[in-house]
Amino acid sequence: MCEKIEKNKTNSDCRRWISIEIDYNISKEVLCDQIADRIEQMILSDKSRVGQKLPSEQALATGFGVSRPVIREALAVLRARGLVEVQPGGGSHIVPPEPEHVLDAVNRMTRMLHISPEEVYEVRIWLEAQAAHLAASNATEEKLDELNVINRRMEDSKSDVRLRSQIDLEFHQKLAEMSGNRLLSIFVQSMNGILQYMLESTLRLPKAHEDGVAYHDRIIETLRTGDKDRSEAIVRDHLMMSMRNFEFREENEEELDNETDRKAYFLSF
Amino acid sequence: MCEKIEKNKTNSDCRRWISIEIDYNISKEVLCDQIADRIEQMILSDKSRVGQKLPSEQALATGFGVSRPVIREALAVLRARGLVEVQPGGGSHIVPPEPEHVLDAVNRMTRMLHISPEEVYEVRIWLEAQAAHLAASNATEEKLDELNVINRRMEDSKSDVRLRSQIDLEFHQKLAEMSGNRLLSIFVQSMNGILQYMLESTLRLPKAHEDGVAYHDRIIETLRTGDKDRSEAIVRDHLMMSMRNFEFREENEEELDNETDRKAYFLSF
DNA sequence: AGTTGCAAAGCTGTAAGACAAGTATACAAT
DNA sequence: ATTGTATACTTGTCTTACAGCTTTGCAACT
Repeated sequence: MCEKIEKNKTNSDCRRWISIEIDYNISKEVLCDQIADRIEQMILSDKSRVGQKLPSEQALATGFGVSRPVIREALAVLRARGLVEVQPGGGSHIVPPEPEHVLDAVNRMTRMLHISPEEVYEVRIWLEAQAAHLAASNATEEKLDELNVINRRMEDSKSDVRLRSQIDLEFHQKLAEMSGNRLLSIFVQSMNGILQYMLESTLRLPKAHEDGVAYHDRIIETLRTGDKDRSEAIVRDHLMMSMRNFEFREENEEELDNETDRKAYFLSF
Repeated sequence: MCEKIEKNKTNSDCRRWISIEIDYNISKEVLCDQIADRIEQMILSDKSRVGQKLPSEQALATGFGVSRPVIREALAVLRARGLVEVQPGGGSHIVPPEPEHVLDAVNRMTRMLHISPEEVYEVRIWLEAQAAHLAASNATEEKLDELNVINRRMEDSKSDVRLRSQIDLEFHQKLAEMSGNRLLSIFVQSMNGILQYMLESTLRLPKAHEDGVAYHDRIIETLRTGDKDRSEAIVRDHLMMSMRNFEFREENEEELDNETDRKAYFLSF
């Protein structure tokens, strides 16, 4: 049984009469992951631009010296990472980065760890408060007008609940972008997306809507003064109040995936 | 040329004499993505637990009514999403969520968008300030002792620069965990990971080390008092000073990927 | 000349078969 | 009860094949 040695570990006790340290790290990963990593490095190292076309699967296969299925798996990985897009018959192209992929990764994490909406809201509040703090510095009249336009649209959309909350998100997203920090903006977008998913069926109270519009106006007003701390504080207040308007339910996704289960009944795991 | 219609878009101008809205969304995705999504839903819907084994590729293929390569691509996608792990000859298993996958997604985003270390640092500062604010509330003596132990280890590691900054990260990570917010903790971890990558070759000044240890002591002390605002403020100060100790270089990854390029010279894209 | 139409080539999506290497399991021998 | 082995199973990879889609190029036509 000494033949079977745990890879990436030193075989200390077994076969001590021959003390050869063998480096088993050669090609530890499967081929498709190695190739995916190589292509990713190439894409991320700024040597290849968005929109550029990759060689065909056959060309990649012969180039890397592997079979086409391996290349296809590598492309599937790269697609999952949001780096390339494959169109049937047309080839693979490098695509611009989509914040949605960060959202997806965080969303998976929150669902696997059973992170509560409160926890997500907590992070959101701080992120948007920071965004407001930064936005107070570089808020132009033009940007403030855009915020105002969004809020007026929200004011007018009393009837459609779905549209209303969508415009609400739009307002907060615009505010995040005004921070000038793209990473922060992506995080805010992710938090909002996850919360939207979590609180899908939990609707706001009607009164919360009017409060929201009023709060937004006060936010715009405060941003216009350029007072960072007050801008931060008022956004924090707004979101904390908004959070309280949700009645968080614990039994979240009980009956959501029934259809999926029925389709895949054969999966006995 | 009106035959070519952008999918998922309204073909308004072209062919206006026939105004038919066709839903091209029928089976828009390729099979492997559909299957990957179905399995992911099953994993995320809390019906299957970590460690559980998936059916063999052959069983999945016959179950879904597709060929084995399709299943393999679906598994490659799920592996890329960090949901399953495949061991040769052993089958596929559901794995616990790793924060590293969020880090990877954010890292890709920052590199594609050329987000600067300053921007990342800006977000980090706020996130850790929030963590300190929250940690001040639920800081137990035990946790504070753990922080102290880490800081003493950092104090003793003056010689090894790499070890020192690693312990530094450990301190901040522990602090983030003390916030009680797992999502926040993951974000802090991601920010630190990305910065570690970005500032890999940029070493701190020697004086920064002593300042760091002293600051950490003050952080522990302030947390012990339970004063949220002061804890938040001091962490913010600490990190802002820490940020200034880095001399951000713009020509980041110029000569890093030369080897990769040479290996893949045949890629003419 | 410019445009239209068509055919061929190229590419991706999917299927099926095959084999090597590794793992798990059952069974036999000690 | 433990150990060793043989068998079945599973994954990694390769090969071949074909259907459907896209691009390209050429030819015919206005």
